[in-house]
Amino acid sequence: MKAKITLKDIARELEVSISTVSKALKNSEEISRDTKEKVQAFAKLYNYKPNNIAISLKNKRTKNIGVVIPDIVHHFFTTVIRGIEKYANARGYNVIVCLSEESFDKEVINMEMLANGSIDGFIMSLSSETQEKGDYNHLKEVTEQGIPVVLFDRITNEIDCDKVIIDDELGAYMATKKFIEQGKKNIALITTDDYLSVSKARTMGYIRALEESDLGVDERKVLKLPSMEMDEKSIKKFMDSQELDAVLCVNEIFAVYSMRLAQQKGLKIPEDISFIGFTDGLLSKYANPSLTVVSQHGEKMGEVSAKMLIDKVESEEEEETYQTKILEPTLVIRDSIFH
Amino acid sequence: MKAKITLKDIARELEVSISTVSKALKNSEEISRDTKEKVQAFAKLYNYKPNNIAISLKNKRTKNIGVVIPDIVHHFFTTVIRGIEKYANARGYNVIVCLSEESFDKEVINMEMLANGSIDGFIMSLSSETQEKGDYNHLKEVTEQGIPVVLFDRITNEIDCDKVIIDDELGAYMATKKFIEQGKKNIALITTDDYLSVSKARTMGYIRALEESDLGVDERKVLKLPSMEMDEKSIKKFMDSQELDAVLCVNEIFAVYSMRLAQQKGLKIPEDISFIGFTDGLLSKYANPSLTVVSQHGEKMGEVSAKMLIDKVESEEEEETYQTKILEPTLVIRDSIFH
DNA sequence: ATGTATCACGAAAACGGTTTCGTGTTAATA
DNA sequence: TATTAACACGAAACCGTTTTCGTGATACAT
Repeated sequence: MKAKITLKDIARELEVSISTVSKALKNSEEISRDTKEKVQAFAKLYNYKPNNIAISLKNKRTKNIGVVIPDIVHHFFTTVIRGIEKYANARGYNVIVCLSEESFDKEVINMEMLANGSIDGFIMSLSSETQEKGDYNHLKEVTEQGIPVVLFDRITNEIDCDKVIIDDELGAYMATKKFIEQGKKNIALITTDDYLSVSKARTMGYIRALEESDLGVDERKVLKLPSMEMDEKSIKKFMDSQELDAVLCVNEIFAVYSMRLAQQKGLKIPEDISFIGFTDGLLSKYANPSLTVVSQHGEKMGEVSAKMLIDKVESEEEEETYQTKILEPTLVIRDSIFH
Repeated sequence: MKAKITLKDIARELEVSISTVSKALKNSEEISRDTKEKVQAFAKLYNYKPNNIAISLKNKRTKNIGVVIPDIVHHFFTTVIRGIEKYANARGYNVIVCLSEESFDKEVINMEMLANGSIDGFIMSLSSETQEKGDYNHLKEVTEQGIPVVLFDRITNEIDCDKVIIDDELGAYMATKKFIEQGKKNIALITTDDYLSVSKARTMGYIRALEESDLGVDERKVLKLPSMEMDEKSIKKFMDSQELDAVLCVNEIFAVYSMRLAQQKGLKIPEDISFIGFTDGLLSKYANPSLTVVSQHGEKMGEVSAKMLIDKVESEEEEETYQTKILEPTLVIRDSIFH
């Protein structure tokens, strides 16, 4: 086991000072060609690599970014992480992932763990419990300390920071309008309670599209589940209780599950009933029939978030100007609606 | 913006030494009750939290663990990360996630980035390119430096370290045997080239089950794709070229896709043809029909890996004994085979 | 009064780097 | 020959902790 070599080791071995070694490795003008070559050769031979922790302590920069998200098993968050990771890595940053599991307490603990020097900034999406409580003091604390934060997807207006979202209202509007154009009359929405910022926006888009048409909104056609968790019973009950010819779902799982319920009733998709979901995951692609979705461009979102965060981290200025980037959703047409 | 407060700040403010503050906050016996109370009150008031980086430098422990995996969008890896994160978090560790994207070079770069003090140990699954090349020098370097490594799922015997796998051979054996028991005669296998350790083991299990029966192995019934990437054309060609009544797939995507192909040909599942896949993801659960799978227990795998790693990191002893934990796969029966 | 514990605290080194500033040596200039 | 500038390097501070060791003050026993 050959332990890591330090500047001190090189200095001792070569009988020069630590400062000389440090400068020589940085190709400083101050050091003679001779010494530099000697030091560099020695360093290469023993595979010297500077200790990241020491550098972090000195620079007060860790080159780590903290990502706090509710869940990682959901396809959307996974793609966001991938976007963040790719971009951050390209700029020399590492990504520390923490899961809040939709819990307020875990979110707070995770942030506190990271906020004490472990990271240069946060990228996060709020847990449902946090959005439900409306308590954002942990975010305030962090931003007040001067740690940059980028909020994506599940955001709040109570915190001044950079934000990245897709236009959820528009996405739902587009989807609903599509149904209407295709002659659907009884268009349902399966979503969650309004405390989730995204669900609220999507519900608004759905309502706007219906109000613009002759159809109007029928409250019985809207199912609001308490959370993003699967709730087979409620969906089944909802689907059985009325005649529908189109269903917009706030995620792909709800959509695929309700498609199956429709199929079990002998309905044909998309002739008798059409479906659109949110999130362009594997499920949508390989469902039978394949599911038309509003794509949230998770990877792009991650990339944009990471760029905003790192730019802020590396900017010298203390300007406190924050922006909200709104990405355009796109409809990915598949076999669950008419082409 | 109130910046973080340090020991030095407290010491200056209270006109004591830094050492006194440090000890007082740790409730040291050395410090008088009076002073301790004063210091602790002040620290609480100004929300003092020790700087993680400084502590890491001192202790030579970061409380970070590095996870290097080929991909994060695959459900299996996602669940493993979740298992790691949950366990690690409970023991006060953070998880730094790096994606190799199946690339050898990225794997090497990621490991080098982290190996210079950023983490206390690695948990990783090899990229396909690495397994194909058979070049494990980056792993050797790391282990020689005394950094603990736990390899999971995609492992190699060339490196001495702790390992966690499921018994892939057994999983494939169980699945194939199930087909045989249900009277299937023409059992196909859709897998990848043998350089992937898991694929090789699964192929062996498939072969063993067939050889134990009267059926025997027919090489034309085995499709070896170059990678885990979806290759619709090859699968379609394979499925069209022969009469099959059962298909075992090395992942759930291949399985769901080939199920669809069968359905398009008018075959009934499971009567005419049955399917079993590996990986118990959303896709399997919500496919139509739902897919029977060999569950790899990703979350458990992550948990076990994290436990092994952290135990090793925190153990004082220098004992160089490594173990390989083999988890039992289980068959999750769903509608793609007879119940 | 002297010696010795005990107490309460501070100085300083250490972790592994970076960086500023000072200094001895050499060479060029007046 | 004396002065000065350039060169090449080292000392030391610093980042924020922890921890060992030393020490002055008080209290106690002799």
